[in-house]
Amino acid sequence: MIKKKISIKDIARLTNTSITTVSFVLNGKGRISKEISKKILDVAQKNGYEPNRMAIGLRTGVSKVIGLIVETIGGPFFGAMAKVIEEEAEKAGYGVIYCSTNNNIQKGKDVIKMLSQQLVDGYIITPMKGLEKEIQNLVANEKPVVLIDGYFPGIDIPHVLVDNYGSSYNAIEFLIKSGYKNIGFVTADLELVQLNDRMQGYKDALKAGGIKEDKKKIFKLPFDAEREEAVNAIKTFISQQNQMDAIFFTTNYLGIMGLQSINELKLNIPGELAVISFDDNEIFNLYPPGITTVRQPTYEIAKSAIDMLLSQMTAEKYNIAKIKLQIPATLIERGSTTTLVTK
Amino acid sequence: MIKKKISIKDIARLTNTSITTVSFVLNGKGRISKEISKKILDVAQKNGYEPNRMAIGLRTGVSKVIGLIVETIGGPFFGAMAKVIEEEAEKAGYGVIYCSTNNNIQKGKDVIKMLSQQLVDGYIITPMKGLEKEIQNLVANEKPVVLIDGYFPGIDIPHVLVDNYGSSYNAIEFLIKSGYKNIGFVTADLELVQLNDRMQGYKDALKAGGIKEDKKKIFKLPFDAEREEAVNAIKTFISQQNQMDAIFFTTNYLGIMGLQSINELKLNIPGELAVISFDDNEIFNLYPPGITTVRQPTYEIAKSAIDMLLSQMTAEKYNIAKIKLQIPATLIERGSTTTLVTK
DNA sequence: TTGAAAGCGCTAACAG
DNA sequence: CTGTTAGCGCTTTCAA
Repeated sequence: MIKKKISIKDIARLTNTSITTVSFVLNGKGRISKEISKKILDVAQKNGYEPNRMAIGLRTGVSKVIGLIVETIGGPFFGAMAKVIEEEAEKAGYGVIYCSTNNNIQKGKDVIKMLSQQLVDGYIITPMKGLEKEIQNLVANEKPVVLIDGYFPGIDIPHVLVDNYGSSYNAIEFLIKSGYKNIGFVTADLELVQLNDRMQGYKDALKAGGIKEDKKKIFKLPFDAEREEAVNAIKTFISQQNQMDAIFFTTNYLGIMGLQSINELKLNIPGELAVISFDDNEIFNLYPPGITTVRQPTYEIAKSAIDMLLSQMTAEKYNIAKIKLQIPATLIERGSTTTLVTK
Repeated sequence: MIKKKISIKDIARLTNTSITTVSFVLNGKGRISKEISKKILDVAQKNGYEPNRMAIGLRTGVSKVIGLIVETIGGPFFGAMAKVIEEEAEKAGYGVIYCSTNNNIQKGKDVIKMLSQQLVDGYIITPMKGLEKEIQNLVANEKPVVLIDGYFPGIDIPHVLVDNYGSSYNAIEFLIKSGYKNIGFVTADLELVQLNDRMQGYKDALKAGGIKEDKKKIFKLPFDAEREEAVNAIKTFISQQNQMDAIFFTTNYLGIMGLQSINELKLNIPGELAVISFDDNEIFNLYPPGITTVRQPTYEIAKSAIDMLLSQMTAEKYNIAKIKLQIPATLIERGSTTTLVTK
């Protein structure tokens, strides 16, 4: 039962009409008589007609597809986003295709190139340093773009992300209020605004709390470190501190490796070391005694991003209202940061 | 600096040649003189020429894109797969686009429909009951398809997945050899061959170990249960057993909720209850005392799947050599299943 | 070695 | 209300 794909022309032939008529009926344009309409619809239905997106795309210049370029496919953060973006896009008649950059600039460029070959109408992109030019090109070509999870300082492209500065600030402030005074900071050695903002929040919160910043308490893990290597590096970092009583991890990923490090060092949480990690995760909920986290508003971010994109795509005029959208995070308090009574 | 997309025709005009010539040069077909070639290449380069995939697709009937339809985007299992599939596909000149079904039949149908509208040349699909017809249709239309993570019993479509039966059998056998005798089994209430195969492995291993199967030790969690509801159900199940000494979870997802249940019941692992879960996961490595798991060979599965697909796509003739590929899993032994000396 | 021209499936102005 | 027709950008046959 090989159903050769049937075309609009075939339907026209089968129904003794013209392709225009068929096209109109199928698209509900022009006014075609009831009976002819019905005949055409019947034949189309019976033969399982499906429009050829390529042809439509070529003709109209729109593909009705949105490209979602993320750092890693997989991973709960983008997984959750993907779901809501997909749903919203579908409501508006758009499909979504994903591509991942794996934090590799070249891969990022390749992916943008591939998608820009008329495959997608709009983009949601996790930006990374090195892609500025490509992304600006997209915008210059009047392609709708929304950045998520990051942005390019000084470049006006619509973006939506968590309030990295504020939520880090709050997390550190919370630690200080709970009685912790020697707070370590572990981040990745990547040039990402998100991470810089988180660091600034940390520094400012310390200052506001009257604590002197100590460079030795800040550790930047090389991005390309192997798992084991990374864990060892974190262990070394922790061991070198003499009286660190709390530690803040700037990402999910780092937090998990941090837990392993702390575990291997046999340090008690929070007795010997309090812990907070950015990005909530199942593991932080489960791992005893529960790890306090900064939970990103994934739903809101995704929803805002797709909304901004869709409005860009449908608006007749350029009307980029909110260029910057920073959404606050929630601090999820768990057992890893109990208030210090000894003090 | 709006660069209007330049076409092959523009290049022809700019170089005083014909579109044929340009096309030939750009594709390295026909023999065009060195100088004209150079001129064309230069102009194309300078103007940032990019072929229009839609046009090529329309003309040639191939899109050079592979569709990957999975249950959930996000989640470590598919995340890892996606990465290797992407890499291999790229080597062969294919792009990859993802779509998720979220275990929803209608969504699955919609996604297949969307992709089948000439958007992709081949499919890698996580099958689910209810999609048999759509997928058979694809095959009937001579579209290359490879199923992963599952298959349709009785329907001959190439597929590759872990040896669900064998690896469950081994896991249970391992428990028995370690001295456990009352082994519970928690699975999801979904009609998936994977799960059925895992259950059969459990039953057969019990029988082989001389242990009588006990229906009351098998629990099927309703698929649509909310998180909390699910945890409670598992807690109830565990509490009702009088002397269960080990428990096997058939998925990652269940295993994690199982841990939470066990945690809330304050049962000691493995002292009061040994634990094994299907699908390895970071959390199982970290959660004390380490949870023994059946690790799926994600790399091999993904690699085989994309290889099978690519060979289907490039082969002149239908030459589906290995229709069924079942790859063994690895049992990762951790602290949750120490050998019982008391006994 | 190069060019003219047909046509992939579809939309949409323009005619009737 | 319905049909004719001209492309969208590209590949490819055939002819020059």
